[in-house]
Amino acid sequence: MADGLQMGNLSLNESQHAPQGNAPVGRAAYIPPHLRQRGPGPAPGPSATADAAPSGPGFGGPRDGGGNWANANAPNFSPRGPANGMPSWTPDGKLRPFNPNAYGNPGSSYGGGSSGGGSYSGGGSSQQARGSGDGQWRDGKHVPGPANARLERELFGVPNDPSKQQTGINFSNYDDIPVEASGNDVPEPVTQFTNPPLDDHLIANIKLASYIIPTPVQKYSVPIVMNGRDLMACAQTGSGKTGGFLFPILSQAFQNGPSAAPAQGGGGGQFSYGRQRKAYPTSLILAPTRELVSQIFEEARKFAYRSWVRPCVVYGGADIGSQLRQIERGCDLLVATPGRLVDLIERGRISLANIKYLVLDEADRMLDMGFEPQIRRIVEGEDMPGVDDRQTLMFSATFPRDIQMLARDFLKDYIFLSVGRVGSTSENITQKVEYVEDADKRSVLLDILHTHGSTGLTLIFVETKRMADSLSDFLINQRFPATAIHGDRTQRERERALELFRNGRCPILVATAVAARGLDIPNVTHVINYDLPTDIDDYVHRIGRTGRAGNTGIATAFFNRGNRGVVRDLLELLKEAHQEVPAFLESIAREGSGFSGRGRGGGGRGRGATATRDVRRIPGGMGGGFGGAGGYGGSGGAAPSYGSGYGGAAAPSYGGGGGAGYGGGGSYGNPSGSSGPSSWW
DNA sequence: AAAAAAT
Repeated sequence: MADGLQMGNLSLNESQHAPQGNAPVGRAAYIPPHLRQRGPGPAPGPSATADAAPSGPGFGGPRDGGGNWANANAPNFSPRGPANGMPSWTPDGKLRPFNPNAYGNPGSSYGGGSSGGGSYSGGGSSQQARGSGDGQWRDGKHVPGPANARLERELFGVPNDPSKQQTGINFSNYDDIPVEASGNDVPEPVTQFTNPPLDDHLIANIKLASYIIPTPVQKYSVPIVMNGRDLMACAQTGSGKTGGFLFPILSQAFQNGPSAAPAQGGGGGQFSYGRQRKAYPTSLILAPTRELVSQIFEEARKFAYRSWVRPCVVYGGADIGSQLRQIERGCDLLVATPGRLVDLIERGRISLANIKYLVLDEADRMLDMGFEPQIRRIVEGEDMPGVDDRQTLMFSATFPRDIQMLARDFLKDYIFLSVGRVGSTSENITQKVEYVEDADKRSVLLDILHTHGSTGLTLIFVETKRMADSLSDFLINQRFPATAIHGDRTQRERERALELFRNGRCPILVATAVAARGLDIPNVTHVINYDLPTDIDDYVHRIGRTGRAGNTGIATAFFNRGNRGVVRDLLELLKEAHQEVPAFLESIAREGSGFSGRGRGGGGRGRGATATRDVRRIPGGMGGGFGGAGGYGGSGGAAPSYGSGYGGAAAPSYGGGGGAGYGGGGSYGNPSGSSGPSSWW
């Protein structure tokens, strides 16, 4: 049994010296978790300097030299930074109204924890409130920090506050989601958040977050991780996978305490307080985008509330200085985008030598975005413990070839979990598909907008930035209160557009894919896919902007022959969700055309459509090699344009090698592949 | 085609 990888009962090294002596006055010193309960003596913590955090709006202002933690975790996404007193654009794409207590100001969770009514005064009591973990590990026991009503409200919201409610997850919909686990000795799924196996403190935090029942991913992942196993999970965003890895990891961390001093960290091998200021996180979570790492971090803050575990987040585009200071003050669980993490490693500020848990979230997206070199460097090229000395969890919506290779390299004897799609089964959303030629789209849209009236917000998705502009201009000319959001608009414009949309002054928002994911806007009653996406998963994400948190919504799609690439997936989805299926869809699907758009094979399921197989079971292959680039179907332009192995069920096994593996079951209808779907869009 | 990612 691979069991030795939990945060083992590593005995604390009581002889560790407290950092105080070496800490330069007024500078942050890294304080290892097991020493954090100590009084800071000369106050190495932020309390030494943090201070004078202004009581008014000030987080966007110039940084004072001290330990004011303003902004540490709430980086400005606007290049210029929000003006004081203005709402700000948060990393996860939300518009956060200005709230003087939200960020680094005193008393907030990020606050250096000293002045201004914060309950953490400097001096003797060494409490430092950051992240959310302000508990301690003392004498081999977890000593949770004091309750903090304000922080609780910030993290969990006020009870019955709809804006914080269950983040749009309708739990009743989870019951139908199929989960399939395979591998050696799959542990029995749990059915509840109970002790055992989960830690009481974690359960308390889960309760605070109003999570009642584990989602299907969590039911499986909790025992899998807690049994020390590696995991490869195919699950979509929104399936509860963040909890799926955070719960077991934090639970074990709470029970087992921090690791001993870093095994062989750089430099002296031990903490070099004050001088080296290097952090040795025990858990590392990698995710592709800022918005994702921020979301994960926010979840981590919730579940680490009052615990000894300090969550941190780092990503590009934000001030690195504040991230450095944040890390210095304790970093047990690090959520990061790959590029920034590599940067910090290069700067010698983070060591991975102590990693016990490695999570790769949205692995397929990370590869799509070209992160493979950084990821490999982080996992294989630095001081990260080897595959046998850590526990590794990979999450990916799909399981194409390159992900299989990562799994082979990063995981050991893993359990493969395949989780059905959430959302497609949501009956809160009524999905309509209308046949509309491109030339008719505008007038049909006007019809809809006229009849649909002014109730709620309407989100219109288009495929290009230009279209977003022209369509919103058109609507405005037609006297509709519309605005647009896309990647060519400045952050400020995007922020503005979103604000106008949210507050209902512009209840019509024309958007590109920028708004498809990660945006949580209440009261969207209608999503119109003016242009259908080519990827059915994008469709699912888009319509998921409505019908959230138990509300109902309508999703209308304009379909014409230009969209036949998604017709099969769309058809399948509609049926799956028990929606009305218009006849033209069936017939266009039957028209077939040798090229189905996704090269899915007979019984196979396409990319995002649930069952991605545990390829280890698929026999065959010429053993060994991956076939290299040439083995990729060898089909000229075709393969690259697909990214990777959409083979669905035909997913080539590791050894599949050559071209046969790749399109094997795919219905390219064009085995030569030379022409491929190059004119796909 | 759009989006995102270290500087």
